[in-house]
Amino acid sequence: MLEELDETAEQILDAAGKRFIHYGYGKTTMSEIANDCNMSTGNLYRYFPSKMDIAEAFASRVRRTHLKELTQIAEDRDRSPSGKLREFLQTKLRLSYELYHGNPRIYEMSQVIVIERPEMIDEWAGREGHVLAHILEEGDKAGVFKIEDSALMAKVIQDAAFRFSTSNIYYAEDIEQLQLELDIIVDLLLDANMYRVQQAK
Amino acid sequence: MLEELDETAEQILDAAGKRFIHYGYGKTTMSEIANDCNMSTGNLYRYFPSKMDIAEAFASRVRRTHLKELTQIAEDRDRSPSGKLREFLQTKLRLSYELYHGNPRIYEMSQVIVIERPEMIDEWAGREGHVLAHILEEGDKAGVFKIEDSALMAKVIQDAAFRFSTSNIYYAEDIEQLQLELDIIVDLLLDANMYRVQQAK
DNA sequence: TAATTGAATACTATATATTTTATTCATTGA
DNA sequence: TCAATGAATAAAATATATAGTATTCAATTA
Repeated sequence: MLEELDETAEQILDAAGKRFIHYGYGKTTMSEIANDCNMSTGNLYRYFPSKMDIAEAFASRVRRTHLKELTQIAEDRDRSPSGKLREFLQTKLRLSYELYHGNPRIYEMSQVIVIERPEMIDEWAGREGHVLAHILEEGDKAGVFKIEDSALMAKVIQDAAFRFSTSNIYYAEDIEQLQLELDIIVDLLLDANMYRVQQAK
Repeated sequence: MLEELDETAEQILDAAGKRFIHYGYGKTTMSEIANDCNMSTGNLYRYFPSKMDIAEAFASRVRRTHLKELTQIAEDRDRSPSGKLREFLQTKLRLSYELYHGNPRIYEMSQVIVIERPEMIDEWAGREGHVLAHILEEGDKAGVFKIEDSALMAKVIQDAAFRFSTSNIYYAEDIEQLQLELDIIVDLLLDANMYRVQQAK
């Protein structure tokens, strides 16, 4: 899912994506997608094994742009490791909120993918964990973090922020309250770290 | 949901509960429940307004026993506030695991209740938060915790442990790994607190 | 020979008919 | 008068028929 796609495949994804967003996965037909691309239904299958794979590729594309933004935060030279950690988690919250809020079609699609392609969700969570681990390692090297196992700690931080990345909260709750609560969790993580840095001396 | 029930109502709950566990909510009929109690279907409605209310009362009963166990931990004179916090969260994980693991019927029922009676879930989470807040306040008074707003901090701790109380993880994952990760989160919470106690001096 | 088509097939979803089950309530028994 | 019944009704679930859609593949095109 990280490799480059054919130009035709990109065209199919663009057309399919528009319809998924407007009408939802279920209400989008393969012949509609084919028409939008001025090709036959059969030809779609030269580029994607199934309709579900088009949806998966579309979702992957969205998560790829999210991962890029999160990676930029991790690589930002003007930010401290602590600032990166907070910005990473808050940005992930904001991106998810913007994606789902007031978008029942996207939400529906997300539910389908969670059922049909759970490995894909895990893969992207793993990649995000990898970026998070990088932030932690950088902080550890700089002496501002004290972390034994950065991969494990990244996973635990993802656990602690899990409530803020599960799509079903983005309807009911308003984002300000969520941001507030997430900030308090980050405060706790950073204070725990401060204590560990002290103890290590 | 905290008040005492009629003896007949208890009998109905017992009979219904057995069938819910064995065959699930959907596959249990009102006339089966009535038969088990040697009464007519109509009479069930003298004690519960609907079948869903029987399910809700049954679920409430389960959560009441859980809350009792959690409250005992909070009131244990032989445990430190830190020990109580860890035991509270680990016990909640264990109780949920024992309830759901290998019990597809209970899981199914839980899903139905989440949809039909979301307020009931919130109410019990609120009550558990209340017990958690008590632990935090006790620690604060004893000087081992430094907490501004115990209700808010209880809510944030529940957020951070959210991943471990959402029922859908109890199938896939094994409990040892979950306990391990939860323990690390508790370590973080306690270390954050240690730092705050120090700073307050 | 690789790319593409579109009709044929297999599968899914929707609409309809049928059956089962939840709920009500006039009646009965204690 | 209160507790309970069980047949009558309303609602939901299931089975069946129908229509729509995903997928395949032999034929066609570039």
